[in-house]
Amino acid sequence: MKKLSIPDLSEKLAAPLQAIASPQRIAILLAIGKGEACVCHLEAALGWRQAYISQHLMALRKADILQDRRSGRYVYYRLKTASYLGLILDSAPLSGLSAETVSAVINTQTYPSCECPHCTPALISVESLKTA
Amino acid sequence: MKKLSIPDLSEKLAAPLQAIASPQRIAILLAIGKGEACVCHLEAALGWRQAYISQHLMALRKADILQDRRSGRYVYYRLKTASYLGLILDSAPLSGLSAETVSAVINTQTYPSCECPHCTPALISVESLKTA
DNA sequence: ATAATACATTCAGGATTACGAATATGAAAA
DNA sequence: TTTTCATATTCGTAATCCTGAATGTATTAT
Repeated sequence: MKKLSIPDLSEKLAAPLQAIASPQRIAILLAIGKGEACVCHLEAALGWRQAYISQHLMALRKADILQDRRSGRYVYYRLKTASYLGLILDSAPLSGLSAETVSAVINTQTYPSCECPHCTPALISVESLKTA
Repeated sequence: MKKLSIPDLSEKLAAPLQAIASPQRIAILLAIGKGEACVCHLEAALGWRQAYISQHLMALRKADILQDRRSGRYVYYRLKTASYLGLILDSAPLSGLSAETVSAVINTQTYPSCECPHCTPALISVESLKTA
């Protein structure tokens, strides 16, 4: 086990940090949190256009941070590991924020303007009653 | 104390991460470590040109991560807080590295090719004997 | 004062990234 | 099958970042 040079090590270390070092991608990770979220949910939570969100989701998928799961016409995204959320929480004090302030906004709400089965489960219940 | 929106929070959270999310700046932080380092030391440790290093040092100063101290013709840099080193160590597992692998390279060596008083303290002793 | 040393800054180019607009795909509803 | 809805992708341009070259500044040596 040989010792790596600082530049070599730093090259590897930078990759995950670069992947999340953007307000947009951090926002997406917080909005997804420990659960799952579809794109329409993120639109409601973040107030951005759909195509814009998809572009950042694509980046996070390429960085192997998110995984997606299709269900009907919805696509649900989830973190492959919660470590990235932990890292964001750890970094909060560096921007003068408490970890609690940040964790308070992580994936808590459902959005009425989002009508996916996760946000308004009543809608599926009605549908599923018809087939039952 | 009102609750911030996710985009607002993320804007603040991204700043420190963006400041260090670069192989070059991480390398500099590791090379400085918990101690002090002059630019010539960093040249030896990283193998980069002086002007290049100074540019990144300038960025880290602007981001309020480093502070500098002049002593004679040398300028010594030091981290304003060790938190950034901690964050880098925390992020190590995300790039498949152990925290030990990283901490093993932090600010340990002195470089014979660097002749600043910190790296080769013998040189000052000789000089200071003349004035004593 | 002149030169040398350690470091900082500016400038310019190429490369990369951000982001809006437009369009494409894939699943389900009609 | 046509349409609609949720999401993905491509494209173009503007902005930003990287990095080398050149030069400037502060301090010590001669």
